[in-house]
Amino acid sequence: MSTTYTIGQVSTALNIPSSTLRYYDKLHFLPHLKKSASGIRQFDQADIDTIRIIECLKLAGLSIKEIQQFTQMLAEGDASLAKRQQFFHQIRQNFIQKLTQMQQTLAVLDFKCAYYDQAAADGTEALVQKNMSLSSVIPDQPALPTNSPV
Amino acid sequence: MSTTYTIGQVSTALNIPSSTLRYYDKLHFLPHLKKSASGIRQFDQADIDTIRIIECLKLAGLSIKEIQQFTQMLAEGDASLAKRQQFFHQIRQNFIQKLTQMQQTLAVLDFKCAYYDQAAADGTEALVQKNMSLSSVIPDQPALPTNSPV
DNA sequence: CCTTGACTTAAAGTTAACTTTAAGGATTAT
DNA sequence: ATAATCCTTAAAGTTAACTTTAAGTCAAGG
Repeated sequence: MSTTYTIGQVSTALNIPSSTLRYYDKLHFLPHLKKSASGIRQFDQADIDTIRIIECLKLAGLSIKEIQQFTQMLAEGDASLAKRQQFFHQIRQNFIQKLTQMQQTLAVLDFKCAYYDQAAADGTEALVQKNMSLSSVIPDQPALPTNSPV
Repeated sequence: MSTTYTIGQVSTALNIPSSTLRYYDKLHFLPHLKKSASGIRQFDQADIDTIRIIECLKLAGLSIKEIQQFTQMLAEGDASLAKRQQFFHQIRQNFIQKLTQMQQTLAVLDFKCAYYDQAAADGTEALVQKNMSLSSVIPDQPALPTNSPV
């Protein structure tokens, strides 16, 4: 019989509202979660670990439905090991793509910081507009039609 | 008189729905956007550049309201240069924090991939549960009360 | 004994960021 | 010239992920 915790304790410890934990339970995010005779949820360490992985999956950009796919696999036990392996490799691939895109975004922010550092020093945007080009940082936009349409 | 583009051309070129471009206009994201006598929007290169920066700010996690703050500064011209400088430095700081957190998340995903690679090879999760610990990758959880509350 | 506070449920409400609809005017293709 | 395709507006609808509300149970403290 391992130690268990009430929803309030878990809420405080992980800094997640109780309402959210109940919502997760309703979505079957915690397939092993037990309840007392009077209906009180009893979280054990495995449940808490699952919640922490769910937080991680959310940070990785997964939707509720995608997380449900995962927790359903959890409920299937060892039979779903290969599926879970594939699942995480896929998530990781997508996540690395997202990280790469964010590096690009950081480059733009770096550029804009340098741009406004110079503009503020100049007291005007006019000079810097001539001399600093965003296209040095991001790929040029897809071609627009060259005719004036209006 | 520089070349201008219709909303449809911009929509196609930047792969943003026309409805979204109109929505942005309604929110005053494009302070310099002109309209023809008959009310047709005429996007010029500066407007397009602004849209691309807005896309970047969205990727950086800014809300519509925060983007509105920025476009309002744009409308103020050189008078807002110092504000815009601060704005971008702040955005950049927050963004770097987010990137750092994502590196952490990647570490968890790496762990989970290795975990399930081994589990799938073993054919069971039992072994790997004993031998691989997530806490090697993420800081231990904040302490939970040690008494069993139920 | 009765109040306080944590817990329960189902269901309605919230927020952000679009997206669609309805009703109609202007431009382009055949 | 006339149908198709763009454009306009204001307003209502959508979706995700919670969050709040209403109504009620239950155990412990003064």
